[in-house]
This record gives sequence, structure tokens and C-alpha cells, in this order.
Amino acid sequence: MLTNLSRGQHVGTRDVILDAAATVIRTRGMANATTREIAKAAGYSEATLYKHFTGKVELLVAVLRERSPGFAHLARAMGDDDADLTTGLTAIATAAIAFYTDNFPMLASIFSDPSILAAHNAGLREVGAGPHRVNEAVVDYLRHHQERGTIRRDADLYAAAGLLVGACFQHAFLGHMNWSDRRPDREAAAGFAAMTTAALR
Amino acid sequence: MLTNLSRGQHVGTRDVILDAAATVIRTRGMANATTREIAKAAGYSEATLYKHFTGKVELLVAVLRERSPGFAHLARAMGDDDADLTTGLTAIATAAIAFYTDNFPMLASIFSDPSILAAHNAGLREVGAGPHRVNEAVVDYLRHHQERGTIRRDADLYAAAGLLVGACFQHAFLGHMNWSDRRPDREAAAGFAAMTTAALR
DNA sequence: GTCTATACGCGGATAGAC
DNA sequence: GTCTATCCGCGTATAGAC
Repeated sequence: MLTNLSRGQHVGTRDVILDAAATVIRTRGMANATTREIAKAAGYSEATLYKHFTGKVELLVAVLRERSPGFAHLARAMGDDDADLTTGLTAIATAAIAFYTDNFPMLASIFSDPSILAAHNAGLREVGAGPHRVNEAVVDYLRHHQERGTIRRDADLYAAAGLLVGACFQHAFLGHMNWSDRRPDREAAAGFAAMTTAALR
Repeated sequence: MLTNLSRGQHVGTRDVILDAAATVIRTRGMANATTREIAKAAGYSEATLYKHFTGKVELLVAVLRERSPGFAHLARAMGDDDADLTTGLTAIATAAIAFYTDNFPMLASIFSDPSILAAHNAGLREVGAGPHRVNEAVVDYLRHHQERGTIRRDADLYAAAGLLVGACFQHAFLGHMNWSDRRPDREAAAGFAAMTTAALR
């Protein structure tokens, strides 16, 4: 997801507020992401927040939609489908683990308030975006390989993508739960990729 | 996780409060799970809550640890390792999807408040419990099959368990995000199990 | 566009009676 | 063990001046 900054546009008050809100959510949690805290972090008064957003829910939903860093990097890993299948899947898994590790807390937080969850889902559906896009992109990646004969004809690509992406998703989750015996990220990514490859040929 | 009810013990005030809190969290979200709401749902005054728990965090953490229904059913699916591998994994995947679908909102909610997350993790570590236990149990299940020769000797069981359980975990998550093109639970479970089996032989 | 000041209800928590 | 009554700070939101 591109920020206005990376598009080279003017960075307005709205962007400063969104950045500040994202920071507060990441560091103190959604429960402590109050209008007071966000305003203080942004260097503006609370009243200014309400000039740029109709209310708190709209602000938070905007943060969720416009401040999900790392997705571009993940997409780049999937554009590269010339490499060996296992190598490519390892790169995808590594990027996916990093992406989900960064974004899991913010993503999970929206479940704490049904009104935010509903607004967020509605907003995503309108523009056709959402977390399932990662799975769909992996399916496309696998289809390219299948067309070149690297993957067997009758393989269930949907299930395979679900296994790989889901494993990365849960690995990131377990990382936040401080599971000490968990494998390091790179090792886990390689293992997931190797097993997925084994299932596909 | 057994409740006092299923152990046949007396159902005291504490249990009533925990049940009420779990209901409020599930229906209104963690953000709206106030002491007022919980007390009203339990049929007791707020003051009574504070006679049974030192504070709100302790109450919520107790709910998370003692009100995770369906885990027993999931465990049962894994005890049955006499069946064909794909059949067994399908049963496990089906139970896992149901389990995560039920518990994801409550589990995800704890990320909204770092103090609750920390207290929850500390509590789990003390008794050696946690979400990773599901993965470990699947590894054990796979090892039994490996010892009987149903799975190849050099298979990475840890990665395989991560793929299957992770896929179910994320499938449940996507379900809550209202992804319309998502496969039905049973179909998804069968697909995940079949692909995992393919990777293991 | 941004500020200061303020309204007002809600949430966590406790004192003390029964 | 449970209740009623109450405290006090916090959080959202707005009015109105500059």
C-alpha cells in the first residue's frame, strides 16, 4: 500500500494524523488509541482531528486501510516467477511472515470492536481489497508455474496457497504469543516452502 | 478446556461471572466488555465482581484461559490415529476450523491491549499451555503415522503441522472477514488434508 | 485550518451497610 | 456474599474565537 509520501505528494495534516494514529496503535494497542493520545502524537489538537475525520471510527478505519506497510515488498516477491519453485516460494513465505508479523496486532485489534470490524470490511469490499488478496496472488503465482509444467496438472492450487499463506499467518501469530520453541522466521519459511513444493509435484 | 460444570462441581458465582463475561465479549466485543455490562449480564452488582477478581484484567484473562470451548473436541479428533492418513487429517482440519472460528474473535481481541496480552501470555507459560499446543499435538499425531510407515522417514513433520493448522487458522480468520469466494469449511478442510498428505509421502 | 475551553456521559474501582 | 451509593478521571465530541 503506497503512502502519499512515497507517491511524492504533499504531506498534509491528514497524513500526519494517520501516521501518528498508526504509531499509537502499534505501540500502545487499539484499546489505548484514544483521540487524546493520537492528537498529542500528531502534534495537533483533538479538535483538528474532527475537522479531517467525521469521528473516531472513520479515523481508525482509514489507518487500517492506508497504513499497512510491507505489502509492496510482499507483492514484489510474487512478481518474480522465473526462479525455481522452492526458491520462489521461500521468498514469498519470508516476505509473508514479515508482513504478517508487522500487521497482525493492528489487524487483530479490529476484532475488539464489531463496529470497527464491520466498517472495515465494508470499506474493503467496496474497493475489492482485503487479506484474501494475498492468497489469490499466490494462486496466480502457482498457476504460472503450472502452465510451465513445474507443477502437476491436477494439483489443488487453492489449497496449496491456503497452506503456505496460512502457515506464515499463524507463524506470525505464534511469534506475538512468545512461543519460545518456535523456529526462526527464515528456517520456518524454508520448511513451509519445501513441504508445499513436495505437495505440488 | 474443562469447565467446572463438566467436572460436575458446584457452579459458583465466579463461574456465572466468567460465563457472562465470555458472552459479552463474543457478542459485543472486547472493547465493549465493561464491568457494568458483565455485571448486568451475570445478574450481580459490579461490586461483586471485585470480590471475586482483583481487577478487570484478571477477570478477562481468566475468561480467556477458562472459556475456550471446542478444544476437547479438537483433541478427540487427534486421539483417533488408526484411520487412513487423509481421513484422519480431514477430521483434524474440520475440528480445527470449527475451533478457530469459535475462538478467533476472543483470541484476536487480546491484541488490542498489550497489558492483557502480556498477562495472558505469562499465565499460559506458567502452566505450559497455549495455542502452539495444537501444532505440537498434530506433530505427535503425524509421528505415530510415521512410525507405522504411512509417512516417509525424512518428512519435516513440524512444517507439515504448521501448514495444516495454519491453513485452518487463516481460513477461520478469513471467514470473519466475510470473504465471499471462500470455500465452505468442509471442502476447505478436505483440500488442506489432501495436499498435506501429498507432501508427506 | 487550528486553537482553547468545555460539556457530558462512561468506565473502573471502592466504602460501608445489610 | 452481595448490595447501594458514590468518587473521579478519562474519552468523545463540539462551540466558538483567532
